[in-house]
Parts: sequence; C-alpha cells; structure tokens
Amino acid sequence: MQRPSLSHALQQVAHAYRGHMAQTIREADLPLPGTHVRALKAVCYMEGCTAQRIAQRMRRDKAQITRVLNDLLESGLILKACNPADKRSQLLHATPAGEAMMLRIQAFEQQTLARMTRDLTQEEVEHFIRIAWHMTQNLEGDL
Amino acid sequence: MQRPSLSHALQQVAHAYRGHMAQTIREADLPLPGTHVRALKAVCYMEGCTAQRIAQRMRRDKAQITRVLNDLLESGLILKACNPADKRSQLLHATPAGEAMMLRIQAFEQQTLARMTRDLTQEEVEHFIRIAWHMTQNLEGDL
DNA sequence: CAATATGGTTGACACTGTCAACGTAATAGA
DNA sequence: TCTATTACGTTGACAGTGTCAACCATATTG
Repeated sequence: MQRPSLSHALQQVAHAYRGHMAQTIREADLPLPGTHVRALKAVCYMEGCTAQRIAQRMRRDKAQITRVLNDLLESGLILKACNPADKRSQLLHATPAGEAMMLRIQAFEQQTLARMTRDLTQEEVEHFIRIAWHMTQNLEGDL
Repeated sequence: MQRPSLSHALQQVAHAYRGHMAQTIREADLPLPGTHVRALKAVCYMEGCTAQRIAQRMRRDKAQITRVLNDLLESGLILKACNPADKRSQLLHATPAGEAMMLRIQAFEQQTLARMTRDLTQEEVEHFIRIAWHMTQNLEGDL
C-alpha cells in the first residue's frame, strides 16, 4: 500500500462520486437512490428495454433489478408493457414523469461530472474512461 | 449517456474490482469482507493507528469503523491497547494472526491488480491513479 | 470550573448485492 | 408432438455497506 495505490484510488473516487450524487439528489428532494437512477437511465435510453437487458448492462443480479423496477413503477416513473415477442418479459418505458425526472437528474449528473473533471482535459478524461473500461474487461469472466 | 460514460465506467470498474476480490477471498475460505480487509490493512501499515484515523483515511463513518474493528477483534486479528496520550482512544495493532491474514490477502490483491492491469503500461496505471485522485479531490468538501 | 470539542460506542435505518427456489414461457431435440 | 432444457421475471432470505443521531468519557479552551 504505497500512498495512493490503485485499489485505494479506485475505491475513493467511486465513493466520492456516489456520495456527491446522493447528496445532490437528496438536497433537491428527489428521493431516488443511485441504483434507481441508473435503472431509470437505462429505461429512458435503451431501445427495447427489458429487465434482463438492464441487469446485463449494469452487471447486477436480476433480483435487484426487479425490485428497483417495481419501485420505479410504484413511483409512476416507468410502465411495463407486454412484449409481443416474448410473453415472459415486459418492455419498459418511461412515463412523462419519468422523463422529466431523468432530465432533472441528468442535470445534476452533468454538474457533478463537471466538478469532478473541472481541471482535467478532455484527453485525460477519455484516457481515464478507456483504462477503466479496459480494467473492467480484464476482470470479466471466471477467475 | 454515450456508450462508456465516465460515471458508468467508474461504477463498472469499481464493481468489477470489488467482485473479483470478494470471489477470490471467498474461494480461499477467508471469510473477510472488503471493508474489513481495508481496515486491517490500515491497522497493519499505519503508525499509531486509531479508529478515527482509519475513518479519515477511508472517508467512512466512524460508526462503521467501530463495528468492523470489533469484528476483527473478535476474530483475533487485531488488538486494542490503551493510548497513553489520550485515554479516550485506543491504539490498534495486528496480532500475528492478523499479520498472516494480511500477507495472504495482499497476495490475492496483487493477483487481482495484476490481472486488472495486465496489458496496461506502468505509465497508464499511474496516470489512471493520478486522475482518480484528482477527481476525488475535486469532489471533496461541501457542495 | 464551565463550555465546548473529540474519540469511540450503540441503535436505527436505508441502500447495495447475491443466492436459491419458483412459475411461466420459449426452444431444441427425440 | 412431447419432453427436456433454457431463459425471464419474481420472491424470500441474507450479507455487506454507509450514514445519522444520541450518548459517554475524556480533552481542551476560556
């Protein structure tokens, strides 16, 4: 553990991002936890969005996705519709309220991202994203 | 949300790292959650280590640190000793069992980090760490 | 000494994440 | 076609993570 090790740096920045977003959202009286935000984002921006596809995209257990989606459903932010191509699954769509919520949250996210990268160049940020993605791929699959 | 946005990349890589470490440790039958590992690391490598200092370093609530330390105490991995300089606080030390555990876990962590960065240059990793640290700093403090 | 601040503990709670079991529906093979 | 297998979503149970508020004991300051 040198001073800023990779693992430490990773945990800190992820935690800082989560915390900042959570606080921003809380202060705006939008009671929507982080996972819900990410799921709503997926519903808004993925074509033919189903629970399974969200779970794959977020690399999360489908059980968690089910519960999050039910919360969003109860909050009136999304709707489930029959999937004509597969009666087991449901196509997900955002309601107008969901779209509006998404827009507000997007603004907060942009704000957080802007602050986070305020003195970094576009190249540095892209480099960071590329390396993060690379490391994610490297850890994928069985051990 | 372009394809790999900064927030998505960040969440994915942090999640992948956590998951990989957790699985590695679980497969080795070392029932020690991630937070416990990080706290034990702090106890092993910080001079004059107290609960407060761990909380500051990890940027976590001191309540959580208390509980984690009590778990480590019950597992016989650390010891609390009176702090002659301040009777309110306790100096933390790793037991031989704690040191041994730390060594084993360090090996797993090195393994995970090596896999994660296997096709990245030293410069790329250092660049990543520096940017991560920078972003953490940028998000610090009040909103 | 009184007021305040700090280190640590505890209780309560919300959020995150995973596993196993289940019902239903799709699909592949005999 | 009929069965076996696979896939989608749901539910229950549980472990782990993270924070807030209240509290006690000790330090520190005025």
